[in-house]
Amino acid sequence: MTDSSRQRNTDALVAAIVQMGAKRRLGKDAQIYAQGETAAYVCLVVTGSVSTSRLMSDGRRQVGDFYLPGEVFGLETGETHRFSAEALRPCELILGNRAALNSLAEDRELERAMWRAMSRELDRAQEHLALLGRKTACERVATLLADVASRSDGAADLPMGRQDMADYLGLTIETVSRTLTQLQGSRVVEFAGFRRFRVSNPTALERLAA
Amino acid sequence: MTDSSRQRNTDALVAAIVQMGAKRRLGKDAQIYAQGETAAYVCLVVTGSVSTSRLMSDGRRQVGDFYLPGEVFGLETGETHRFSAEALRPCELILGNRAALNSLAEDRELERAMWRAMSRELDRAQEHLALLGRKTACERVATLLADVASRSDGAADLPMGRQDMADYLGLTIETVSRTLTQLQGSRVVEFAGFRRFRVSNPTALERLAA
DNA sequence: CGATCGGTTGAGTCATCTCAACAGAGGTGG
DNA sequence: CCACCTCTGTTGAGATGACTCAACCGATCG
Repeated sequence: MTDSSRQRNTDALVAAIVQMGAKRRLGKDAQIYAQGETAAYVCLVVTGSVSTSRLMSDGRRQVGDFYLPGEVFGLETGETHRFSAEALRPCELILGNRAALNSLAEDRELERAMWRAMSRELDRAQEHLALLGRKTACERVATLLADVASRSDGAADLPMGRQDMADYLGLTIETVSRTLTQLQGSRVVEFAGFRRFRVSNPTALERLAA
Repeated sequence: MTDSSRQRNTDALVAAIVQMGAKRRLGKDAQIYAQGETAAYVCLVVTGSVSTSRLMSDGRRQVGDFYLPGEVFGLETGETHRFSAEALRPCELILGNRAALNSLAEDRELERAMWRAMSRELDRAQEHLALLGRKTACERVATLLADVASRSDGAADLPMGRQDMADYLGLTIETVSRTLTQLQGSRVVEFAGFRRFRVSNPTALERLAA
C-alpha cells in the first residue's frame, strides 16, 4: 500500500468525479451506503476517512478497507454493494454518479482509470487475504501500522478506533490493544495519545510486518 | 458462489477467449504463471481445475481461489500477477492474449463482460475476507463444502487436496481433516473416498456455513 | 513386498479469545 | 468549578480453539 498503489495522485477517475460529482458532508459514523444496496455512486474522499465493512447475521463484522483523502471507493461491486461504507469521522465526499461515469466511457482515459482503480481494489483485497489467513496478531498489527505510516511522513494518525482496527485485522479489540502496548514496549513505535504515533524503528516494523 | 456468480454460462469474454486463444495442456502441479510475472494471458479452464496462491517469504501460503471448467482466471491484476496459478490436476486451458483482448475493446459487449468478471473476482475475494477474518474452523470447512456442492448436483468432487483446502481456509491440514471427520460424524456430509462426497443434510450445512 | 504419498488420529502446547475490572478523556449539569 | 457519566481504551486471569509434533493407516507404484 504505497502512495502510488493508493492512487492518491489525481488521475482521470478522480478528475471525472470532481467535475461531475456532488459534494456531500457527513457526520461521524454516518452510513454512506449499505450492503446489498444498488451501487449508484463512486465516491472520492476529500476530507475525513471512510471504512467499508460487512456484517454477519450474528453481528460479527469484517472491515474491508480504509480510505483516506484523495482515495476512491464504492467501485467494488457489480450491481450491488457487497460491503457497506461508513464515515470514520466527519467527512467531506464527492459522489460521482455511476451511470453517468459509465456513459462517459467513450473516454478511453477514464475507462483505463476505472480499470486501474478496480485492479487496485483487488490487489489490496488479496494482500488482505494473506494477512487474515496466514499472519500472527503481531504481524497483522505491524502491517497496519506500517501501512498507515507509509501514507504520511513523521508522525502518523490512525484514522480509525481500536474496534475498527480489530475488525479489519480479524482480531479482538483486546488483542489489538495488547499488541500495540507490546510494540511500544519494544521501542518499535511510540504513541502520543491513542491515535497519534511515530515509527521509532522502521526496520523492525518492516520485519515484523512480514 | 452460485452458478451465476461464477459465470459458467458462456458470455462475451469466454467467447472471445475461445475464439482467439491458444489451447494448452498442463500436467498436475504445473505452474501456469508466477506471482510478480507480467500478466500476459487471461485463462479459461476447459477441463481440470486450477488454484491461485500467494507465497510468503517463510513458506506460508495463501490460496486465493479455485477455478473449475467454464471459469476464467488471470484477470485479477493490473500489470503483474499478484498471485501465482497452478494446475490442481491435469488441465486443458485456453490462454487469451491480454493485449489482444484489450485491443478488441471497441466491442462494448466484451468490455462489459470483462468488467463483470473482474467484479466477480472482487466479490469472491471479499466473501473470502469475511471467512478468514471471522469464521471458525468448522464454518470455514462447511462454507467450502457448500460452495463446491453448489457447483454440481448429487455427489460432488473436491477438486483439491487437503493441503490446498487448508491454505485456502487459513487452517492447518490437520484441522481440516479433523473437521471433515466431525462433519461426517454428525451426518451433515458423507464421504466416499477422500474427495467424493454427498451433502446428507443441506439445511445443517447451510446453517454451519454461517 | 517395501517405499512413498496423502490423509487421519492423538496428546500436549500456545496464541488468541472471553469475561471482568479498571483508567483516562471529554462532556454535561448543578 | 466540581461531581458525575459515558465512551474508549487498557490490563488481568482463565478458558479454549486451533496448532505442533508424532505416530499411524491405506492406497498406489515401482
